[in-house]
Amino acid sequence: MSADLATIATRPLVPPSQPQPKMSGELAALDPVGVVVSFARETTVFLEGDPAESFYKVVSGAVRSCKLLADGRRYIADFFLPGDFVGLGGGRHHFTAEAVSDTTLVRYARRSVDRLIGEQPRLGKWFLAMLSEGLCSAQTQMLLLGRKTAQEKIASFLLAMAERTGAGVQAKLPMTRTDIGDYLGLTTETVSRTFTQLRHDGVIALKGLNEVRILDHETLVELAGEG
Amino acid sequence: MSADLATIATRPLVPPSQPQPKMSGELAALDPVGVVVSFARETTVFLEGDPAESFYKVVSGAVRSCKLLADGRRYIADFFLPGDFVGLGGGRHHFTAEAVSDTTLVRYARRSVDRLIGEQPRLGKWFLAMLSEGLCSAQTQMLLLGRKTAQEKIASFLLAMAERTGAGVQAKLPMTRTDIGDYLGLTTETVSRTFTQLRHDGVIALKGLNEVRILDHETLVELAGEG
DNA sequence: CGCCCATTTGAAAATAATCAATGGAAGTGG
DNA sequence: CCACTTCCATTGATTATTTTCAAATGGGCG
Repeated sequence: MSADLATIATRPLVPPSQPQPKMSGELAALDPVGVVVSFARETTVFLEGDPAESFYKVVSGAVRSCKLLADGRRYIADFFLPGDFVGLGGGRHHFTAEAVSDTTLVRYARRSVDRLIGEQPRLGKWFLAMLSEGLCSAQTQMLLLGRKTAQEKIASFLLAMAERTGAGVQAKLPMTRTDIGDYLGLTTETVSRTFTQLRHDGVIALKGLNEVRILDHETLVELAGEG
Repeated sequence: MSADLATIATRPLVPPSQPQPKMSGELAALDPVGVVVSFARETTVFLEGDPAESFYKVVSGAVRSCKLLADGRRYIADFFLPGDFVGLGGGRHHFTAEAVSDTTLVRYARRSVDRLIGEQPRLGKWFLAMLSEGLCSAQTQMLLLGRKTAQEKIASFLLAMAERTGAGVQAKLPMTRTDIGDYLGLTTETVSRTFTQLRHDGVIALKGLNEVRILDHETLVELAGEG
């Protein structure tokens, strides 16, 4: 039963355009141990410090991973969209994962997967590749956080989201402005102001609150400042 | 020949106090494929984009990994001290690695190690653990970059360096103030000013430019703001 | 229709960056 | 051995970006 659902679940209706390690063969092996689970908006998938007994693949919706400081300041390490994996990495979870919107996930029990890795070395390599990719994007994000201006951060974010959710020309933003701020190391107000400015400059257009059309891709790339 | 040197090299004179995955058995298997190499201060170990044909272990000295923006702004993703591994992660290197001071490393050819992983599954797990740990510290650093004040950044940095280089009571700083700034997302001036302030407050004392004694550990932990 | 919540906008304040100059230690060469 | 050079760190004054505090707008939903 769960096997059937999981098999369906690993072929998301919205294919991720984010570059990923090729996963055809290796991932098929994961299907039989996956279980579909659902989380309502703003609920917790797992907590920082929990033993990492499972990891998850996003089927629909979105998940954020976050860390808190003592006084409540929050940092969002990443957003996970359909096709992305959350909670890889062993031992204990080193961040809290929460559903940004109503979300469906496939849960994989680590114990079962560890056994599979023993049988299929390629699956182990796939894990290495996934972690390696995560490390790479973490470092790109650190460069952004440490050295980019507010405008450069927003431009980079919009370009990345457009790449992941809208074929590069349109970005869906399932998260709030506060979430975006916590992801980019800015306040809600600064996020909002920067959006407004880009809109006035004719670089982007808002379609409602949660969708952005990129009108001038070239300028946005320049503003992102990566050279 | 190279095997002997590598065997010596993997038992650094200064043992790292940084928490690491237990490495006794797995790492012994690496020794025979390691070659000792040296780099002068401020020279390049490998460049961002280079095919990742090797990774390295620091024997003595220090290495920094960095990324650049188009206009020259720099971000240092990490410092690597004796006992640390640089350049794990497959495909291509996603950052440039440079020697902070005169440095001795052990180079491991990835091809040889891939073969070893095939024979010894535990080595594969060790790789996963190392990458997972790297991801965890990257996320901690992102929280610091995105949400901490200059003083909190410096306090956190000094505590971490003291843990790694001086049993928690004393921190050796082989890098320049500019390096520290590029690591914490600050300017040289702000780093210097914050050091001065902590010194005036009696929290730390400088022994020369490259060594810091922690006088009031408790206060420094509070200033680091992790709760 | 009206409430609620997120977003937007505005004004003031603060943190850190920038610009500029001085100080000091290490290393070089006479 | 000393003077000179160079590089790095420190200090000061000013500027600017972003945050903070506060209020208003607006969209979605019951």
